Order: sequence, then C-alpha cells, then structure tokens
Amino acid sequence: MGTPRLIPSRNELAKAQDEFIGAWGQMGSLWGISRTMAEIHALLYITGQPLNTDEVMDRLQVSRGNASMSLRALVDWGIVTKVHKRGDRKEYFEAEQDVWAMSRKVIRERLRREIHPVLASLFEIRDETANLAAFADTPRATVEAHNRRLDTLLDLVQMVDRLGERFVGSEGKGLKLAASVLAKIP
Amino acid sequence: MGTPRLIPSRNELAKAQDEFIGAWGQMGSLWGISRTMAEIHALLYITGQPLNTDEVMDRLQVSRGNASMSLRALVDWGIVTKVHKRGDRKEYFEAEQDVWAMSRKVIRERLRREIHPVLASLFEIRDETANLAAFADTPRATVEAHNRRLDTLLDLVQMVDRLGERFVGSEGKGLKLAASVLAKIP
DNA sequence: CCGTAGTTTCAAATAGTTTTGAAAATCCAG
DNA sequence: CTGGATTTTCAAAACTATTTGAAACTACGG
Repeated sequence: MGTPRLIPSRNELAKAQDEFIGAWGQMGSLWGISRTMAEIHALLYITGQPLNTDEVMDRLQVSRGNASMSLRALVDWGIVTKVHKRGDRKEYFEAEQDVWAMSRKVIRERLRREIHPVLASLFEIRDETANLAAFADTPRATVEAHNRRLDTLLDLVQMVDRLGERFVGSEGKGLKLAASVLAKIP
Repeated sequence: MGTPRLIPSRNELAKAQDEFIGAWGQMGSLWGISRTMAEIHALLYITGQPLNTDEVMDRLQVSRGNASMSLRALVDWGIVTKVHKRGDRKEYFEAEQDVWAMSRKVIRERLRREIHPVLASLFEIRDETANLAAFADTPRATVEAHNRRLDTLLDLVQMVDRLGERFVGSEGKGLKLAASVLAKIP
C-alpha cells in the first residue's frame, strides 16, 4: 500500500528528526529565541553530529544569511559550539549534548537579558519614590501603599534572580540538584 | 528651579507609576504576553484599584478595541478579575494583588500553552520511532542514539512539567514553599 | 419596546520581527 | 601576494503580531 519507498530507513529516521525539529521549534518562544534558531538547535541536537552551514541550509531550507546569523546567535547563547574538522575548510557546529548544561545556559542568558534590566529599573523607581512622601499633597497612605506594592514585586523579582544565579552559577550540579530536591518535597 | 509644577505630588506619583508600567511592560516577553497586556496589568497592579475600560484607554493611550481585548485576555489568564460597582454601569477590572497567586497563574498558563503541546508531540514522535529499528538499513546504533537523545529531552521536559504541576497546582502555598526550600539549600 | 451607554468583534492599517540574497569582507592554500 | 572558498553583513522583502476604529451587538433604565 502507499508510495513505494526506495531508501526506507533513511527516510524514516529523517522523518522522525523532522518531526522533532518541528516540535522543538515551537518551543522557541518559551526559550526566547526565534523559530529558526530553535529548529537549527533541534537539528544539531538530534543528529548529534557537527554540521556545517550548507548542511543546515539544505536540511532546513533556510537562506545562507539566516543560517549564519542563527548559528552565531546559538554560539552566543553558549548552547552550540564551533568545531574545526581537520582537512576541511568549513566551520562545523555542534550542539551541547548535556541537557542540564543546556538548560543552565538558557536560564542564565534569560536572567541576563530579561530579569537584570527589569530589576535595575525597579530599583531606580523605588529609590525615586522613596523620598516622595515629602512633596505629597497626595494622601500619605496612597504613596505608602504604592511603595508597598512596588517593594513586594521587587522582592519577588529579586528572589527569582537570586535563585536563578544560585542554581545556575557557572559550575555543574546546581540545577540538577535543585530539581531533585524539589522532586522530593511532599 | 525648572518648570513650575501646579499639582506636584499627583504628577510625581503618576510619573513613578508610568515608569513602573514601562518597566513591567518590558517583561511581557518573559511572561509570554503582549506589551500592552503587560502594561495594563502593571497599571491595575500598581494603582491597586479597579479601573474601567475608559480609564485604562486614557491612561495608557490605547484604543478601545485593544483595551477590551487585552483586558479580556488578562481575565482569561486569571490575573485580573472583573468587578461590578454598584450604581455604575461600567465594568471595572482589578489586578490580583497577591504576587504568589499571580505567579502561579502565569506559570500554570504557560505550562498549559507551551509545555503540554510539546510534551504531547515528543511522546508521539517517541512512539513512532520506537519500532523503527525494524525497517533499519540505517545502522542500528544510529537509531538507538537518536532514541536515547529523544528520551533524554523528553525526561527533562516531563520533569519540568511535573514540578510545575506539583508546585503550582490550584491551591495556595506550593510555590512559596518551593522557593523557600530552594533558598535554604547550600 | 425604545434609546442610550457600554462592550465586543474584526477587517484593515501599522508596527515589529524574521528572512532573504547578494555584495563585502575574511581566510587560507599555493 | 593571488584567487577561490567560506563567512558575515545588511538593506530590502516577506511575514507575523499588534493595534486601531468603526460597526455590530448587548444590556438595561425608563
């Protein structure tokens, strides 16, 4: 039944890879990277082999420019590394295979890009509002309530930041440890 | 010195609120909501009062349609609720003031929208590839390595999902508890 | 019922992001 | 050096997401 298959297993494996790439691509937004970046990462991860720019282009049907920029961004995030192959002038790219290390890098990068700036802004705003009661012809209680709400949120964000830094800080085990501790709670 | 200020403290408070709204708006991507949604939420949270659609429109300079849709989305996420004011035909909206409850709702929503579908896809793919070794003219080892990588990632995502569900599951304390346990680790 | 205040919807416009492709820059073997 | 191979850059195009605004709808007091 169905279409004759000439090289069935190569096709089957590739098909499974493609589905994985598609699924992982959807997670792009969750990781905060573009769909293509996520797909390239998925491809490199699932094949487990270093691939060069042309192979990535061919497999995912993206332009050279896009492949180049996305690969560079993945290297910046630290979840893909360049490797040189002796006797080949092309650059090859390989995905981090340790999923814990990978998660750590993603979390760290998001802290750096998204939490830190917000935290800095919130601190600034808090400092500005601190000596605000002075001018006030706004009821003191109103200003105080504002400050309380701001501080509450600041504490939350700060806690996220501190936990993040703690369990993701450069060396190994932290994250896995945190996960297993949590898994054992009640 | 500088510009004369006629109603200084109202301006000062409003200015602080605006800065907060701007900062929180930037976190939109982190929460997975649009900038306007994040800003409306920030406004409702920081003022601490129920506001109606027109007040939101005026304060944030957005269209009626946008305000309406964004408010509805916030209600869907569960971090803003409608309130009726006696003797007023307008609908008012109020932000969840408990930041832990708020975080729980955001996390739950993101699990539901982003993790669950990916998890489902990964399971499907795994099932398809499980009986793949059969066809193989691809080296058995290659297929096995593929399956191993897929399973590793599946385990990771599944763990995230389970931890998420555990500590975010409808009732109270879970998340706060998890945070304090983590804060005491090493 | 009717008229009006209030809310929702949605097609079109705008803004923002990603992708392309070709030109420019870089790299390296000979 | 030189010339071809490879990679990077970036303006323009394609695509996606958000926002607008006005029309349709709903609810309610009179």
